[in-house]
Amino acid sequence: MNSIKSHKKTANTRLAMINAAIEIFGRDGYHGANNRELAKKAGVNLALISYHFGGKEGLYLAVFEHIAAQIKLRLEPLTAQLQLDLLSLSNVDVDDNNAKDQSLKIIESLLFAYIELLATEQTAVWIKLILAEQQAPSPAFAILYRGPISHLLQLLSQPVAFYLQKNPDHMMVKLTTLNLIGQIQIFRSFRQTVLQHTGWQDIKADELDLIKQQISLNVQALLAGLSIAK
Amino acid sequence: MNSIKSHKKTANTRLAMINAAIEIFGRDGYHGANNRELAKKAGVNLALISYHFGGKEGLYLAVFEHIAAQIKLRLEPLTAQLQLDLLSLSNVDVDDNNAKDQSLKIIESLLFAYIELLATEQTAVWIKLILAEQQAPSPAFAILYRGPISHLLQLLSQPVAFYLQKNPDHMMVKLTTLNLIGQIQIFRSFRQTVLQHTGWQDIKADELDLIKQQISLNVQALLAGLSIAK
DNA sequence: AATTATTAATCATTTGATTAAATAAATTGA
DNA sequence: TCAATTTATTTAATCAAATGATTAATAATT
Repeated sequence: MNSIKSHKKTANTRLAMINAAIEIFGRDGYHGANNRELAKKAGVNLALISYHFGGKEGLYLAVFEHIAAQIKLRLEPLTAQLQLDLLSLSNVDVDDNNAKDQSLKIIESLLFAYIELLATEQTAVWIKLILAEQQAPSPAFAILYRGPISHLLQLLSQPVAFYLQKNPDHMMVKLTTLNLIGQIQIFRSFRQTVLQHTGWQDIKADELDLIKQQISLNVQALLAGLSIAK
Repeated sequence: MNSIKSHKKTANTRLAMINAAIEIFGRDGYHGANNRELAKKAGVNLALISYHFGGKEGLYLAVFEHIAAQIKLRLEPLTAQLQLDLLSLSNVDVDDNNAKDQSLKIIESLLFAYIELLATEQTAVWIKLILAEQQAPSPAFAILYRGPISHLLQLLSQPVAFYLQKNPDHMMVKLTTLNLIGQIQIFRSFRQTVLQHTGWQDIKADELDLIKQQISLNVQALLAGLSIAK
């Protein structure tokens, strides 16, 4: 597999296989998926799974490499901008109310981006794969964590730390960052419960607006309260 | 299966199989588990899976019946008490600060109970099974939802609604309730990420105390902020 | 011509389920 | 009470289908 020399069409074949694999691994899980259905959906021969990826497991890992790269690509423009915003923040007096407002805006931007990421039809399958790895980590988890996950956490920790006037390494900052993500993540990880409890049929544009609205209120209330509390 | 007449040992055998199944389904997922290992772990013959439960799927459903019953049993004392507290709340003036404090206490009690539920070694496996159902609901999900899940949501909605001076059916109440649960649920559903981000080795007593402490602060800050905002 | 990619056919295991026989427990009748 | 009988439970052996992987032949690309 992964030979140095390759034909022109090879990349296409591999991509077709990875896309099929995302769909089927996402739907059925690693064990529930089988190579024949995988190959059929990709429109290629069964033996190509072993030929290109060394087997089912290799294909599974390739899927996570692909997803990590895609998420990075998708978040890059936003995170580049926010890095700049954060830089300008660090030179500002912490008691400046304007600066607090700005850090709040950065937090909101990141959380809204995460909401969008959770919601898109395409990424919905990614999140399923990621959730599976969170419960039973395989070597694929490292690919994810060293990629987009730690990136998002690091980025979000900074404005939270600034707002709470603490070091990003402070446990309170870390926990609060996780709590913020949790408020959103619940809509994917407890998807079925959310649908039942709200009476929604699906989580589409209208529902996302409601969620964003609520999250916006929550973030302001939570951080304002926390920064007063201690 | 499930014959009307049964011998004395039958209940023990079934329970041994269910307990083994919880462990193995939780670890490997429905598809990843296989009947031979299941039977071996339970210390019974392979054919008993079909005999007692009609097959692998029947055993899987029986697992969820068992879990739902266990969670109910475990939360019953607390919820009975809180129902009473809620009843006394409903007769009180909403502007009474004491009443607000009390509703906050009820919320905290429920969330702390949920944290404990997430944390126990035994229940950890249950949550894994529940999470799997959230992603790809099978008939087992209905067993869960009609049982402990909707119960917890209904119960938690009431003090939240009281505090926010809204109807429990109001979407803001529903979303806030879910957000509160999400803040906690993240510690299980993103378990591996939490461990990496915090540097924890495991989530045990010490870590649970930190989480509770933070959640306590969050709930106060969040609800106070929200009830002022609107 | 040589290398790389793809295919059809096949192999060896695994797996869920079934069957028929054996064992254990409950029930019956004296 | 206690053997005889019925019923329920458990076991070992086996089946048929599914599955991941491999092989040898063919096609495409360089």
